[in-house]
Amino acid sequence: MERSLIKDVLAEQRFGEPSRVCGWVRTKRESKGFVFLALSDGSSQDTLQIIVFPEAPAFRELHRCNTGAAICAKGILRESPAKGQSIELEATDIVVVGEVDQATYPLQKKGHSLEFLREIGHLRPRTNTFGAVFRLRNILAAGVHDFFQARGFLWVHTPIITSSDCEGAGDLFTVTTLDLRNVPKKDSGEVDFSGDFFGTRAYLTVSGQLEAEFLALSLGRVYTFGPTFRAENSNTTRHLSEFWMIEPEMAFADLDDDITLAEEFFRFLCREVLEKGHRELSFLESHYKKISCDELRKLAETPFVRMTYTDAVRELRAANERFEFPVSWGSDLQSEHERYLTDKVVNGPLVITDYPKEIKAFYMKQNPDGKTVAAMDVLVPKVGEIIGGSQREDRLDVLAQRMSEVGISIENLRWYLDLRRFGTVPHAGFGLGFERLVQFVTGMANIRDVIPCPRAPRAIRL
RNA sequence: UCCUGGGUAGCUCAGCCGGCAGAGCGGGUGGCUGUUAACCACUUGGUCGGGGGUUCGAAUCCCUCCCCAGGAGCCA
Repeated sequence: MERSLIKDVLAEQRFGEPSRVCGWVRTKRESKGFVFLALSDGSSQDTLQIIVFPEAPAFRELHRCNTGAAICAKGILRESPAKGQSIELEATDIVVVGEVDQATYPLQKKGHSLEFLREIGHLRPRTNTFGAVFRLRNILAAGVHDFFQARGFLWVHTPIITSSDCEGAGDLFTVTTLDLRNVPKKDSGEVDFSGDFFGTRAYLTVSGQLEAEFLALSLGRVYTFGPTFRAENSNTTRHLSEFWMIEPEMAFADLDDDITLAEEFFRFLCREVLEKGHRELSFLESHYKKISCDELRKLAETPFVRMTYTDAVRELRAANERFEFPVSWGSDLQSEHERYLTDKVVNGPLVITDYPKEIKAFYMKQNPDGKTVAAMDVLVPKVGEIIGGSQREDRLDVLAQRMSEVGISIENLRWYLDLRRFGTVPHAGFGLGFERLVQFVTGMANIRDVIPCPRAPRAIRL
């Protein structure tokens, strides 16, 4: 008999029909006259209840059907007479596929702390919580593609290994095949990469934006969705060394178009997750109380509040609030400032625009005032910055001038300047940290709990 | 990297102004005619993070290293 997914069995409610399901036992509850199993196969948040009576051949296998065991159960679907579920499988036959030694199996029926589950990353997807998180992550990932594909954006694949080290001054991972026991050095004492695999120093990418720009300036509308890497020694609940980023880039677009895109994108994903991940959201809401479906529904409907950096500074200086760090025009907003604005002033997502050029990247378009750039950050309550974007500087002379001001080699980025030399066009885009989005939607407090194998300083166990 | 709090049974934690290593949960065994992270009874379980020091005696006090969590910086 063909195997059914528990998701379908629960949805279709085919009482009286035969069925065969396979999965892992969550709990076993034994009485004298019958035994209940709760079975999960990962296809849904809900388990399927299996009942076994002593007369059934399956009964003889029950001593091996402990928490965590992999089994296939065959029987007839019945209407459940008790509260808690409407359908259950009355099993006639059970095949134990993989047994579990109860004494050493780390997952028990009772809940575990997220910290403990982080130590057993290969088993934590079997829990309610991580099953919910990873199913929601999938809904969001699929939603990203649905959103952009429906709007004529091309998914482009920018490189993971790159020679470009100039996007911000962030720390990069070096990729090398040099013999680490005998590293060649120049006379100056610096490492000589000329004999390395690529003949020059190579890195793991920190962003696909620069490459996405040349693709947008030929294909029109593109987006990247792939892994990026930061070697920063950040130990926080919001940072990973390896994370997935989404970076759309649009030709013939300005900052306003960029913000509109970001807003529609974010709200679309809220709707997707409400529609397709309702059971998962409800579970997380009831167990962690960090996110609510009502909240997401509201977000899916209300427009973002827009505020210039200058206005934000004015708002913060007028605030009747003691900040640890002073607020002054020209310095970047601190976490506490952002949190005050999102949680107390607007109580929802906020877009801050037109930052001072000194605190933003060299490629952002300078505004007519000569002091600010056409940049935008989307801040959401609890998580903070989730999207950072800008209109790009499309004037050759202004861009070249800015690059020399901040000390970026024009020689290495000749190709990037070519885009302004040959058929330049106003264009804009943004970057969204996928894990922060998953974090926001699931309400998980630590970003390490929304990716299967989190990478962070001194953390690469699994 | 900095600040703060932690590390004791498989898990969650109590014990910490020095004096016999504890509880709940889990695991095991038995019971129970519709259970829902079932329930009841009995039972099992320890390198007190590692190393060093003080002391008659250290889970407890001191030094040091490692690890974990939260906050900060950096950012997405």
